[in-house]
Amino acid sequence: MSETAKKKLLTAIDWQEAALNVIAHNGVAGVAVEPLARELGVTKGSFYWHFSNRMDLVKQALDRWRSKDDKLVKEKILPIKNPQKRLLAWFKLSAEPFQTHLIYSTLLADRSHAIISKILKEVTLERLAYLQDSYKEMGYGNKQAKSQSLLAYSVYVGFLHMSKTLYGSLPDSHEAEEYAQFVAKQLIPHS
Amino acid sequence: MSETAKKKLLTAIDWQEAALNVIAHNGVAGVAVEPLARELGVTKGSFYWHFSNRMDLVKQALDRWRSKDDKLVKEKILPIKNPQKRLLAWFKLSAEPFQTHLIYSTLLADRSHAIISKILKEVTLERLAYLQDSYKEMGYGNKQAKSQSLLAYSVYVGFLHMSKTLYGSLPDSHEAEEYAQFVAKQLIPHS
DNA sequence: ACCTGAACACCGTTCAAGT
DNA sequence: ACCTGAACACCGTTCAAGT
Repeated sequence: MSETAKKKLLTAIDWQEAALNVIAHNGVAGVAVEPLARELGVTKGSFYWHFSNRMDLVKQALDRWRSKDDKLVKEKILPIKNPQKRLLAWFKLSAEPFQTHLIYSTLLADRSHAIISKILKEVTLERLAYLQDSYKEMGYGNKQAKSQSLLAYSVYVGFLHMSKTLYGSLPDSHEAEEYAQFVAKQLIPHS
Repeated sequence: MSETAKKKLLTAIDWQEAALNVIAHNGVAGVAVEPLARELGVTKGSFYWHFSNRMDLVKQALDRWRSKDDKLVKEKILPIKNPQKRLLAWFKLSAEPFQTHLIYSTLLADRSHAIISKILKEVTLERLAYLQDSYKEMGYGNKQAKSQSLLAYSVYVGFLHMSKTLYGSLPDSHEAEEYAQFVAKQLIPHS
């Protein structure tokens, strides 16, 4: 009994969109067949006419998200001729609070419970604090040290995420050393 | 019936360590009371003598992880006097394949199923490709364009992650604009 | 073509009872 | 002090039967 008609039968897309809303706000872990069925006004048995199982729905929903996201970039970013301007436009777009970023963002961290969010926040703040201190000691002002430490920590987070995402594991010690040297050149003056 | 004694009673720490192992390899979503109890050779009823519920175990396990991680930084990083060297040491440490980074890494993305990992990987590769193209068009060589695009994408991932972690939401359009300008100055030459 | 309703498995949680 | 065993709730999945 939601906003749309109450007699209409459901399509796979109706389930996908409902799932995307849940994912955007509560992550993939929040997608549950029985509650979704209740919300859509059907029994959970009918779910299995449209999908073979729960992860099948998640997959189709995320595929839908992906093609929408691709379309956005293809229309708004890639047509920009000048590469500097194109990159800048991408950073701007990526910072906008669109649903597509909300969804990606829930894939980027386990926030399945407030306890986890709390720990993530506390750990992040602690680490930012000592990074910021280091930049201050190098002569940066308060505000600049804060921006720099956020940037440095972003690189760290992105590095961990991409190691696992692209290679399935963290790099070995040798690669770690090379990586650290590269990053240092970009983010630590006179090093 | 695992490696240690089979007659010994369990402590909360035994459960926490078992949970940390699961988290390091399968994420928080993988922590399940009944399978853990089986692994430790007790019934799930006994779990509730040590913990009030499943999330209580997760919390205690992550608290334990946190204090171990703190100790590592306090002993190995903070004593370094020179701030440039201290930052470099931090980047090196953070790239090493220690359990502490494995755990943090599982908190940094939802990989509760291979389907999700696959999508994360594909999306990441696509996006890296067009970032890399932009840097190439600006005159970077193949290898350098790749490093730069990885760095830029890391910043993006870190930005999304930290917006949610620190503020609970993505920034509004005005802040997004300011952020993009700051990042551009760092990551896009002549912009 | 799409949905219901009943069934079963598995995990989270409770609790009285055991040692 | 720590554990067992039985019970119940809730969600995932199956399937015969309905419209």
